[in-house]
Amino acid sequence: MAVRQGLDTETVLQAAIEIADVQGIEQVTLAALAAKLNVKTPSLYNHIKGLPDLRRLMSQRSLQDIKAAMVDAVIGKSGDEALLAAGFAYVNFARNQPGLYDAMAALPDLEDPQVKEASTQVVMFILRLLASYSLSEEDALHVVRGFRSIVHGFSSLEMKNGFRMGLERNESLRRLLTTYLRGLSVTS
Amino acid sequence: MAVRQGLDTETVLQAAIEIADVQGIEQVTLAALAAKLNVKTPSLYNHIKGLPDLRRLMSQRSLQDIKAAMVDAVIGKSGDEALLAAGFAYVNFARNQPGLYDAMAALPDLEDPQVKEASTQVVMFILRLLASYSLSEEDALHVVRGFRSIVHGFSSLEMKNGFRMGLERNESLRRLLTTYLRGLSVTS
DNA sequence: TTGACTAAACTAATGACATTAGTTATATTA
DNA sequence: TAATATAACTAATGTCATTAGTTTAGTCAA
Repeated sequence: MAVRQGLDTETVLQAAIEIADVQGIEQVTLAALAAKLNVKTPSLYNHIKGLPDLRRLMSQRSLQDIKAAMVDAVIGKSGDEALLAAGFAYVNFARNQPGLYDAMAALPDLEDPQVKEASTQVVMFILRLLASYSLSEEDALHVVRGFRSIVHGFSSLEMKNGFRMGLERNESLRRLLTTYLRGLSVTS
Repeated sequence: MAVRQGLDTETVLQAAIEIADVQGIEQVTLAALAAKLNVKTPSLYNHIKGLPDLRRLMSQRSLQDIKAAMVDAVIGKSGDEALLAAGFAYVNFARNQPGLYDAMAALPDLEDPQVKEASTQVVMFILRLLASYSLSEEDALHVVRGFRSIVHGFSSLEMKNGFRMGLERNESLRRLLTTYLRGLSVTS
């Protein structure tokens, strides 16, 4: 025993994400994580500072991956088409990695500098999608808040079984996003 | 010692809500709750089945209170004005009772019949607000999903310090809701 | 090759917490 | 006033996170 498992922070993080996605975020305990990695719980402290630190790492990774998914989705697209694609990419990320997404959403506060930075990256990405709309800086920031509220709210409700009617979910999302975009295009 | 405290389920629930709103949902432990009520932890089991049961009760109450707040907000209003008022009432509820709101949002699943019923009440309320729009049943259900996504997403992000730019938040919400409603009103 | 060092694993211990079983004591009510 | 129901209790167990201190496996320089 006491065989070196060759762990590092990234491996621990990956295992935590896997537990979160398969069993749910509340099952991400150091005990479960250690068992999965064939190690005793205290050994994890060589790679992470503790459970709060692990959750912080998960939040940060979640934001980075969501941004990457959106960046990929908008390749070759612009305007409404790009925003629609980004919105779907966001929601599909939450669908594919519910535990990791939850880790981001469940973070009590976004005080940590690195998490804050990852969050800022998401905001700046959306701002760039809005560049072609010729909005004032203030207007654009309100729209970013709107867009994020929409995709996060939809993801969150869908994930928690909040949509119980037998209604096509992608159609709901498509309508939500296009309705909002249509509202933006009308010079009230 | 062993003085009767006159506890009942409602009193326990109220105390839990108070802890949640003041200290955060993660501080709602049976230990903290018992201390607040001048009782030992096991005594709580005379009134609630356990921690999961308490959380279920909190979710249910949260949904009921949100609906009540929206019902109150739309008195004497109809159409867009009513939806806007209901949206603000929803978000203001989350602002005033962040812990209770979190209890609802943090519930892993909405399987419980009573929670489900409370959730259905919210959906049916919004459907009634949409009655004057002459939408098909299917269209109306998509709009309900949209509306809920918007207000929940906004509440959730705001609560988690997700909006960090120095931008008026009520203005963001007002624009989000009115933009969506404007999009609805345009016969694409 | 060996010796020293670094770091990754370990054991042991503590403290917070939820939960259950079984007991005591206080109201209520017949 | 006696009997019953029940709200509180104590005691015990098990899970978990965390810290301190120890052992041991790789690494690297002499």
